[in-house]
Amino acid sequence: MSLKVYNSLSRQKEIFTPINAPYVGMYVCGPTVSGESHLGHARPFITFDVIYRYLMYLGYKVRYVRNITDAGHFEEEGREAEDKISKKAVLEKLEPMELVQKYTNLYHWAMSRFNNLPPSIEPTATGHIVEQIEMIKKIIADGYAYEANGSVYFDVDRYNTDFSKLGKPYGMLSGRNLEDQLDTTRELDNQEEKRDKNDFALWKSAPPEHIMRWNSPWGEGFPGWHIECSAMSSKYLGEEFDIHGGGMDLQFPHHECEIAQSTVCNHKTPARYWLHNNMITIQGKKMGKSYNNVIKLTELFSGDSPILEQAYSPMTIRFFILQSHYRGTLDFSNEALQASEKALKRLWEAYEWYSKQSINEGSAASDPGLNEKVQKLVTEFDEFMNDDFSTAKVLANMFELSSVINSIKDKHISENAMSGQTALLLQKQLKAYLEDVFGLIGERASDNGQLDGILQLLISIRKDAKSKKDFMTSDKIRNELAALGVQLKDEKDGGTSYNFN
RNA sequence: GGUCCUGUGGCCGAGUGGCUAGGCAGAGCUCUGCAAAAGCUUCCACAGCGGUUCGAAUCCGCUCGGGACCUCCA
Repeated sequence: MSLKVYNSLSRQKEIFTPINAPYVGMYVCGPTVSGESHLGHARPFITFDVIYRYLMYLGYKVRYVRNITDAGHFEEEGREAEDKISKKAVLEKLEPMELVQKYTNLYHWAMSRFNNLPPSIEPTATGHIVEQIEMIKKIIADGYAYEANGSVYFDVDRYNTDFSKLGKPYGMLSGRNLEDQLDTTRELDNQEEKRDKNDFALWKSAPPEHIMRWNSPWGEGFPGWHIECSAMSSKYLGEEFDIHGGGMDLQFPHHECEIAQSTVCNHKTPARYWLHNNMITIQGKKMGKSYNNVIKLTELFSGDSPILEQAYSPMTIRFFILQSHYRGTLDFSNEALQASEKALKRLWEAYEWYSKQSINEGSAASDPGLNEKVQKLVTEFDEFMNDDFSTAKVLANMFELSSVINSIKDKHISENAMSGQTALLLQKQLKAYLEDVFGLIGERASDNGQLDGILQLLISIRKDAKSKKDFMTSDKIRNELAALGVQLKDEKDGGTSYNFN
């Protein structure tokens, strides 16, 4: 069974066929590092990380390119005013690259806490000014852009007229007609320079106060937002590559503009499959700066926000996101995240216990019915993922499997119920999926021999007390450890295990 | 105004016309010195009204509600 992905371009699920198997090129729009990432940003990066991981699980050799937008308007809130006052003091001035560095570091930190694999290439817009200028020159030469007062604009109308004839009208990705666009009287910079309201900037002339600026054939300025992705994707993935991903809110105009720019330059639609993740909402509304309802990742991890009842770990958030399908909206609430936290814990404990069991490979199944059920549940992992990455369904199967595992642990089900082969398959696939594909990791305190020794000592003291029916002492140990966040559990086999909360 | 998406039980969420989603929460039972955890059982559902069909949460229409994009936006 082959992988099917929902292609925004065709609005349907299509069989995924790489241009150059086993190689796959994937480009995902990264962050603008002018501020802190919030929960909404986590979704695409986790979603496409899982897609990246799954493609590798399928055996593809993937080049994953995710950019960092570090050019454009760079101002930090609250710092702009000071800047104007202390223009002469270099160190007190707003230094854009300082902001870029700060938020890039923070972003990388968050990505690693989520256990997202680093992309193969993470190019920056400022590192590719030359490529962007070359591309703009080419678009002008072909007659699809014009200069006005040191800025360059893309001629959308001309593009649309010419390329509609080739079946590639402007708006083909987001499914809209130019005529239908809302006729706005919006306050945008230098709007009057444009020949048409739909035209977008390829290069912007920098006003004197704009600090980020580069030389260009059209004077000092900075690149428009859309051109960087076209320049960097074609540089690293070629004129035509396999997958282009990003948030749904980027579909228009960002991706539409990318298509137009690249099509003019390379005469090809840049990507074959366009994948878009949906938004994270909060009380039904999109989480976004303009709605004033964002929860920053640092707040989420620390619990330091009036919206949050507690802190949520990176893995809880990752799991929360995997429990829904990436193309649907996902509603944030404390209740929902708390549910995810508990669910993940239950699943992970079953997984960890089972992964330590030694299995007799040659043993036969004493309960063929159960054996078959387990096999089906495990085999379906691939089927569900092949159906446009249905992570939620895989997790549902895993919960059914963890019930089976827990029953084996509690000896309600014989350990020989399934065959050795099935048991090994289960072990293998749980690991492959939970760790390699879903990218989940155990969050318990790192292995610490001293700590473990101390806890084992307490456990043995408690055991002695229990055997003397000194429940005062045994309960004291258990309760006070619980207050410290260490939970003791008396297991069926007479031993005691511990867990960090 | 245009283009779309969406409405599933207390909450979050899968659902390809016929077969249990799953998780969390609630109730009961088992296990336990007591817990915790786990297991078993159980309660609660497809916005409303029509239509198509032997059969619809799933297709069509209407009504009502929610949301996204058209502007920087993951």
